[in-house]
Amino acid sequence: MMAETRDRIIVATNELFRRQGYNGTSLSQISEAANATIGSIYHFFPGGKEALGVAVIETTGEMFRELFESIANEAPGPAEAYVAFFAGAGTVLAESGYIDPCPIGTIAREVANVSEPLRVAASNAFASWISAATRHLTNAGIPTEQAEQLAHVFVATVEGTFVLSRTQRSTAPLESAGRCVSRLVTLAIDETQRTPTP
Amino acid sequence: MMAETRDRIIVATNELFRRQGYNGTSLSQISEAANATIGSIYHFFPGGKEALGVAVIETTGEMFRELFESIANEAPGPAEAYVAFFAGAGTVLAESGYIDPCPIGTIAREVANVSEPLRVAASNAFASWISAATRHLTNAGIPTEQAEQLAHVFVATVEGTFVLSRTQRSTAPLESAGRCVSRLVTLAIDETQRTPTP
DNA sequence: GTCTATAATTTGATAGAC
DNA sequence: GTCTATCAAATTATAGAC
Repeated sequence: MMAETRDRIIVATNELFRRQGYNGTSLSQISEAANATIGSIYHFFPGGKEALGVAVIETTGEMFRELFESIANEAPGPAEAYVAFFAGAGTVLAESGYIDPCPIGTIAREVANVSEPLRVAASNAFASWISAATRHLTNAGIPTEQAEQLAHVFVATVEGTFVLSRTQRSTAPLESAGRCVSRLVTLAIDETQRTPTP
Repeated sequence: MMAETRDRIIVATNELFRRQGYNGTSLSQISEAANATIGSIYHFFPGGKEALGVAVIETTGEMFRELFESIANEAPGPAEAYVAFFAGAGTVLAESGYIDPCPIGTIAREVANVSEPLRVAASNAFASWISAATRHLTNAGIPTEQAEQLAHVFVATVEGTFVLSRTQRSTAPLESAGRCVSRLVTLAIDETQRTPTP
């Protein structure tokens, strides 16, 4: 069965934004890729391109948060989760021909000083990832403040390795990042166990 | 004395790209901001917007590499260099009203699958930063392979924290990154000293 | 909900006088 | 080297029939 029009529009837009960015993608391209007329796009997104961008950011943000949580649940230990996450990203990146795995960071950099609705949507998406990672790390026994720090670095490193790996057409940065973030988590857990809460 | 026209064009374009991205910036805007006619732009950059983008990436890439090297030279120790670098970036970011400190990552994400000249220019810029950081870390005694890994993570974290800090309008991610990268460097040096080369 | 037609503007780029 | 004028094409967005 054919997907609902609204979903087709969001999926097609997501992929085009990942390939060409926000300003590099036109509504006519979206219309063609989604097999929906421009009239349909404005029917579902009366706010036009900007509202469509917000919807893409929100759905992608949720998707990545769920992906992280599912990987974290399946990993044998807290530190291993991060190796697995970056390894998975590397596979996806290479298989897709080095298309950006995530449209959020690209849109954010393009419009953070131009469109407040898009900036806020991106900020909320990042915040939800940071919360999920912080929760994961505090559950592993790491004190809140340090867990938040590591969560920030994790999310930043994800976005950073996406640019770097994609630009250099190499998964090496992703693998390095997996190892390093994992090492930081292990270190934090070790420290916690050596100095238990009074 | 008024700066040379070519320089004015590059400087103005750099700032516009940092604020609005590559595709979000038009030649007419550049013309106005640089106080140069469109004819002048095409006189200095016969390759048009794409050639101008390559020039912006190359000059910015060099500038950041020199900045890193100067901070690394002045820092009291290898690990401190990274804290200082991220702290400096935080100050610049906040003072500029959270304009992107670096146009390279934004352009790269927008066009990595669309313009090969721009992708290659960005890749070269990142590679020069990675080389500089690797040199810095091997000089501190860290084995080459591990130094390269850390250099990858450093550059990725720089680009990643730029997106995150800018989107969230907070310097917290930059500070966390400075501490974490610094910790990784300290750890690597300690390990090296515990297990000296045979 | 979907379609076609179109408005109003802007885009990157070129030509040729000065 | 710089200027004005201009090109063809594409852009977001809207209107109104179906």
